[in-house]
Amino acid sequence: MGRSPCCDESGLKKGPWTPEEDQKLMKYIQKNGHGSWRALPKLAGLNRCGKSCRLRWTNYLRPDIKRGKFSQEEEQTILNLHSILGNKWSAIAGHLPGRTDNEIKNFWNTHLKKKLIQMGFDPMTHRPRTDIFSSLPHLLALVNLKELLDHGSSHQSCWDEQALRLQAEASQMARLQYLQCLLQPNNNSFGAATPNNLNDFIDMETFNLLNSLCSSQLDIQDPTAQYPVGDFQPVVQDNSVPFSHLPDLQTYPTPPNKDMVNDQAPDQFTALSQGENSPNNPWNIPSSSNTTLSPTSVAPPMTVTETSVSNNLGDACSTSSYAGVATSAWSDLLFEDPFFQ
DNA sequence: AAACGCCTCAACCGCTTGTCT
DNA sequence: CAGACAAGCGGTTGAGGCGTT
Repeated sequence: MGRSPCCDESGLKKGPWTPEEDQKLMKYIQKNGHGSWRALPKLAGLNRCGKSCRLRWTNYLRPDIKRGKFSQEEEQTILNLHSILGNKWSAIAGHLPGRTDNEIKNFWNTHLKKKLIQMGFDPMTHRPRTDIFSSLPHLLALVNLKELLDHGSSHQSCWDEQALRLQAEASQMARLQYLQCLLQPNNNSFGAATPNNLNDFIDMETFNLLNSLCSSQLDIQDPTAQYPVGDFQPVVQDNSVPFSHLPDLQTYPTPPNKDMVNDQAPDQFTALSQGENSPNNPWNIPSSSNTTLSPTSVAPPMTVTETSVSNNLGDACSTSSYAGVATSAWSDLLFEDPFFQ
């Protein structure tokens, strides 16, 4: 495959666009369409390469571009889609009308990625990190605690608050680690939903997504749940969602997987094309006519039942509702947890 | 007020993919 | 089938804005 000549041909302007250049480009495209990007600069009277013109148009001048801050719903959609698609910015942008891939990529790199890291999640896998750096926030909290102790009893209320926070975090960390252990592909205690013995039904990507979703769910705390790790007790926060209020697992189909083929899992992809709030689209992923899901492999809808999930998660998730909590779990983690504001 | 550091995001770079000859 | 070209895509860069010292 040959490579297109780069824009570094001598004489062509680079760098920020001037309002005059913008005007020229807009007028030309509105009148003639962009046609061949390579030919466009000459025809439009611009001393730029075609690539630069295309980028300026698609990322900035296009009339349907939405400007301003990302809404909470958009953030949530990006997180959900990123857990499925990874760094496929254009595919993600296809589900966010008016947003460009570049904008989403920047937003991810400057905001969402940092948030996940801060929370101890691997931004690429959306799973809790197990390396030493993931413990850093907690180590820092311990340092703060020691400082408080050093300051003596005049900071008693502050100390109490800090201790409660640490207890809550420790409890959550323990449960995260426990569930992650259960979800390890080689751990048979989660027999019903590992790729090893479900590989006829579910591919690795779907497994990772489920893993991510299940980890997320841990922040929604069930006051009645019994946790198997030590003496840690769940600390119910004001923003916790009672499990009884969550939808039943059976009402939710398999999370959408980019490798699924329409005719193998029609409901999921009908849902994507129907858009948010569709009864078939519980993940609330906005629709797009631009994004195509590549039919490279086939993964029929997974048949994880409430029973199989609750049996295998055992006490860690003592009630039902598994996949359906994905979006609410993320929003709780990212937008309501005072630790990460 | 100046210097500094951090953050954001528009723009670029280079690779990949798709299409045409 | 191979090569050339066009367009798309994701990673990276750097100018400018902003807050802090």
